[in-house]
Amino acid sequence: MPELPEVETTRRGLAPHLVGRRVLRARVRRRRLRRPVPWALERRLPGARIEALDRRGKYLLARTDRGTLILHLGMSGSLRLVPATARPGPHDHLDLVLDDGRALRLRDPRRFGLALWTEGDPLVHPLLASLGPEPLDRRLRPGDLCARLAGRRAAIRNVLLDGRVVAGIGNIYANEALFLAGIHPARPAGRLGRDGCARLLRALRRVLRESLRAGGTTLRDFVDGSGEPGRYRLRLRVYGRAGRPCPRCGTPIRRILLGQRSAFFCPRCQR
DNA sequence: CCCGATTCCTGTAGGC
DNA sequence: TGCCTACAGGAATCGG
Repeated sequence: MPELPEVETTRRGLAPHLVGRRVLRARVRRRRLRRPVPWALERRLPGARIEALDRRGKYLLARTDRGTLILHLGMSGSLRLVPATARPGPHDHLDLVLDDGRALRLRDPRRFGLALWTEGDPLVHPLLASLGPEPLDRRLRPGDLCARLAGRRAAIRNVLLDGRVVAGIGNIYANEALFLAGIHPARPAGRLGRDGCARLLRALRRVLRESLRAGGTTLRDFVDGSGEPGRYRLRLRVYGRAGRPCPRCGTPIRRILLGQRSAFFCPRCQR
């Protein structure tokens, strides 16, 4: 699933190839993604020069001299550079044909992804404006995380999935970080204590960095800009491992449902 | 504001 | 072998 490490892996792989390129044409094959792909995107992108590829949470921002293309990979999306003549598959919904004979291609079988266009500051776009801090930002202090969790009674695993609290965390890294921090996924978010917040922030940063180093996690669909899957799946400690031994103490990993979504944890190591 | 349930979508796994 | 169902999940939205 494209969470922060997968989106950042995509960004790092693509940026050197995209920045400085001009878009010759935008081809939308399927308009109905999570939201309709706006017509302005096809009208305004041709002729635009890509100046930067940024990331905010799980969003990619292709900044051009005319406006910004906002992309989100949903749960099955991937972005690749392909020869402009390469035949598209059934789930290749969007191509940006570039001036170097290649095309940036968005593939998204489940169509939870997004391609939007804005000519203002993308960071104030309604989808991005309320995003919480970047977990890898050094300016984020344990006390800041604590303050954001204060008073919240929902399960910490659920609260970590809320991008307004911290940006970019999905189910895989929420579970992995809680394991490393020794925190039970159902613990009320506001009851972690200062020490718990600090351990959680440290654990989040550790799993995100580990995954980044491995090129992200591929469960099924994710590939980076050159088509390579991520290698972090092999290193997952609890996610998707119900019944298998805890890597620390050997107790079988448990799976529970927390708000209709699986949570994985070690009943002995996580309290 | 906070929280939980629901919704979108399709490929895959598992049961029979 | 083939059909059917359950499940996976990001995040907006809605109702309480």
